[in-house]
Amino acid sequence: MGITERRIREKERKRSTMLDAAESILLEKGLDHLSMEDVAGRAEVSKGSLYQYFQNKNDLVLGICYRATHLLNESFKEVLESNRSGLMLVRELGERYLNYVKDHPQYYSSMKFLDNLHSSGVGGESDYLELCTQNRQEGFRLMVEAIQRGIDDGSIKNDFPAEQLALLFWSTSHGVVTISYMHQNYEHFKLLERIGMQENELFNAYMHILGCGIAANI
Amino acid sequence: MGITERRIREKERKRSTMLDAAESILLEKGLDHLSMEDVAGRAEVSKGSLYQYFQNKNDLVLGICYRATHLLNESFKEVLESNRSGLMLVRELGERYLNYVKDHPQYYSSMKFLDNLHSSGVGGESDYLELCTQNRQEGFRLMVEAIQRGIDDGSIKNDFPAEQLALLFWSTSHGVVTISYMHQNYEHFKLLERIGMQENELFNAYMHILGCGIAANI
DNA sequence: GTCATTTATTGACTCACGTTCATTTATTGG
DNA sequence: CCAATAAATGAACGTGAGTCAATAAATGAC
Repeated sequence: MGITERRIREKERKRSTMLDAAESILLEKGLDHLSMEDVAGRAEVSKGSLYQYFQNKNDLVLGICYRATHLLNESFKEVLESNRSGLMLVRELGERYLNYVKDHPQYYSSMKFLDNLHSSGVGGESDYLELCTQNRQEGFRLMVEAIQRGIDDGSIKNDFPAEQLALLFWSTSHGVVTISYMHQNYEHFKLLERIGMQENELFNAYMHILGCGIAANI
Repeated sequence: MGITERRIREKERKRSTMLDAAESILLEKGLDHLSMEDVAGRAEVSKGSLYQYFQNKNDLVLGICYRATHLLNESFKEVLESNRSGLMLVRELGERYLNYVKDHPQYYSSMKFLDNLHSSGVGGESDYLELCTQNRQEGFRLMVEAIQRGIDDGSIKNDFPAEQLALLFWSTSHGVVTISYMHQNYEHFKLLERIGMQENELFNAYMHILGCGIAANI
């Protein structure tokens, strides 16, 4: 049935338009000032129509988050296509993460939203929630793979299982990236300036320290 | 004027009662379900009264955050009273931070709120905002002091200035603590279980890696 | 082409919640 | 006891999420 297929395609296109609108507002105004009425206006549909494509506001934001996590994973996969040492891959992953947040702050804030969702119970139904969670797991899996390769090729020491090192790398890089994000996006965040540190210095220092901790040699 | 003083004292006590109410609701229901009406009810005052003591909802939450940051700093100061090696102090600071988040999740979420505030412009006026920021700077200063002591006593290597190491420690421990917080408070967060890791293992691994990176010897 | 049926769109409406303010109540100093 | 001042109240307002009955468009049978 060609008509049904076309309808599905058009529906998907419209959903995408709505997500585009939401994304641009998220970029401009931030999550706090993202209103459904605003999104509807920019997508040139009525507010009621939004609710035919997204179950609620959370669902809409998680729709952005789905794009966000997918894009980050694609970037990570590119890294893993290289056959440099595992340790270098890990460094490259960190660098990608940092640049990603710099280039797509709206995606990063949608990911922060996902993180904060898991609290307050379910936080409303959303089909995207499961998909986002899956993407995040996939991202973590990619980190594990990089580290496992490092352990196998001898560039990373094997004091800890790859999963545990990955979790450490995940969480610590998350912290560093958060600082970087604040520095970029928050007017009043002056910590880096106050201690006279550049952003890339922070990252390099992080990688240096981390390197000392996990590298097999030196 | 004794009466004026008594009034100020009573006002402060009432403000404290309101903060207690807000805190308990924050603990029970989380930020998303903290409503002014709820707080007023639990503090046994009218909604309007709240606004005589707090400029708005943000201000109220930042009132909690002020308590939160103050308490954390007090805990940090205790650590610095010891005269163990700087490296040990740093480890102790991390441990305190971790336990703090475990013992006072409502305080931690108020601090997350503070972090997210700096975005969206001002986010409404609040007298507490400046105080919270000061407290955070004080907390950072305490970290710097611990590390500086470590550099001075030779337990921490001097590749980087103390401030930069402090920022690294601050941000990475923030990341690790966030994971721990999620593990504790988010029903659906199963990452630690999935890789078969205990919370204290995560912390110990973090400290081990970090130690390798910053310790002067080994 | 016509028309019944299914599908999509709309915006007025409800509801919850933060915030305000005119009114009421309590406190103080004379 | 009485102004005058301070504090407390809850009805009322504004905003924004979510709903739904009414309307419009698309489809396929004839």
